[in-house]
Amino acid sequence: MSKKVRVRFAPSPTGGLHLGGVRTVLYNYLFAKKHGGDFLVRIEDTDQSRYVAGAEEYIFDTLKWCGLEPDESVQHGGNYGPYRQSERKESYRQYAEQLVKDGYAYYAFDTPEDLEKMRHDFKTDNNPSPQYDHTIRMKMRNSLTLSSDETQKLLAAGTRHVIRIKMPENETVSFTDMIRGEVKFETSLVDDKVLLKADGMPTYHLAVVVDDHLMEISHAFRGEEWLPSAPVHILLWKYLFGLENMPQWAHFPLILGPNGKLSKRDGAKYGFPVFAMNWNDPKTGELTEGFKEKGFLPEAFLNLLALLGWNDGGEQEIFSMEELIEKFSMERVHSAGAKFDYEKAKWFNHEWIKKSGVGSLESGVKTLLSQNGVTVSDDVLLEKVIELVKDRCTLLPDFVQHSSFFFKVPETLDVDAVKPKWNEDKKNFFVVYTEKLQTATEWNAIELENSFKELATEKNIKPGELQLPFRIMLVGGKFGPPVFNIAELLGKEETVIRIKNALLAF
RNA sequence: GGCCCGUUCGUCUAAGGGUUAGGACACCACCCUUUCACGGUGGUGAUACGAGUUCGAAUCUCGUACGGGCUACCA
Repeated sequence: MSKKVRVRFAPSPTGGLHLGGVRTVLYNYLFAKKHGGDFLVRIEDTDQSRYVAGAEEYIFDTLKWCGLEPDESVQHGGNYGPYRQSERKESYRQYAEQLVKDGYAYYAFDTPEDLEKMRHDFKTDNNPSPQYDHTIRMKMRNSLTLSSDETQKLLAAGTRHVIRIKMPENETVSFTDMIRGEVKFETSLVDDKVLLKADGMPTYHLAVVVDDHLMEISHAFRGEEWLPSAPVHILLWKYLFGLENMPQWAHFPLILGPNGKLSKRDGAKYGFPVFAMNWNDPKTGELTEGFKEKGFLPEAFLNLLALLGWNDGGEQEIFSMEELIEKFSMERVHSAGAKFDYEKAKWFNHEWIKKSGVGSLESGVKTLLSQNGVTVSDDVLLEKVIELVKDRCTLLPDFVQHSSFFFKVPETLDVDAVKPKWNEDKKNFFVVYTEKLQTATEWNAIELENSFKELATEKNIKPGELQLPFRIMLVGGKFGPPVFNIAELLGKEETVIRIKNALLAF
């Protein structure tokens, strides 16, 4: 048997991809790349009633933005297709039938109403949600309670039915989770999960086992919410393909919101994104904001996700993708859930913006500026501006505030910030300063500052009291990089014009 | 209710029997800067509780409490 590392991300295309989903992709990807293996994406679309237009496309767009490209998928091809479970429909039934034949599963003819009635009838205070398990399966309509003749007749008549796994009554199923160690379950406490639905589609339980086998998956990673159904999957592996061929499992801790499992509602309520990219629900028309549109760099997004549940044991927090691949190990993934901290997420982004080269920021900033009505005609200037202001930008849109005025005359001047302390002396200072500027031969921040301070001393005014007015003149408000740097990049002509115009307004 | 997983500063975490329990985010103070940041220095702040094992426990065991997940012909 091939020992090649092969891992998969198996999303259900029902909506936007949230934080936890992307982290699952990331850990899969890191593990695969670290071990020279394959990372594939398999679309789990066996529930046709939950089909959402565009969701599959969205998933791949998200992976592309993150730079987590699969080796095999619907879009990338591969030798283990189809990579969409709905297209593999025909392959599942035989396995379910085989299980029935071997006595590990059975046909069940109960209608949805029957099931509802069962849940109602058996509901007690001590058992608020009765399960279809060994204690009640003999009270239902299935091939265990029906004679074989009756069963055959029903099947021949095309009666709607499902196939359920017959959980053993007194077995302990255990497996070793790469993160949690040994996990045990008593089979008598697990219900008879449906394996094959009435429409002929497999449930997740059957599909995940069959496809992991067919696709030769070596390690199966998923979120902790799957842990309770693990015994079903272990048993299916045992019955169908042999425990010795089963992939190694790891269940990732959940990413929690302020109130437990993170939901997109939390994002709306607490003001931070939950999805990787904007998701526009075609059914409700509701738009859910994504990290991308909020102004996160993919490198930062991945970095913060990687650290949410994993660390390399040292004190490093900023990791490039290459470093993550090199240092990642499943053993160092935490077993406890992690509460998402948006403040820290922003810190990661800020660090990445500071760390990023001007070149990698340029097109994004340019787009953002143009979206805000600022046209950049001088790319060289833009590059200088980005270099100058990036340290004060936490999210990409911050660039708009900190750099628009380099390309566009401020629409309004914060006159109120100046007026209270404005006087004729100061006005006179700027009139003279303007004259000096016009004859200046050296145009750079240091020279500008020197002559500014010289003149201030001459006029007996504290330079500090003149800097804020100067800033308002050039920028319009109390923000932006050091004022003399601004003047330098603005150039002589523009600087002089802005001072003169402002003098009229003050 | 049952089952499963978990529990170190507010948050993310380090410390795999012996440390003044370390770092980061956030917060506070000071410095730098008379825009705001960046940066620098310092500070507040945690082993849920109770037993046990041990010379010695945040670390191992058990119990309790608390938190989370699952409990669909959804994934």
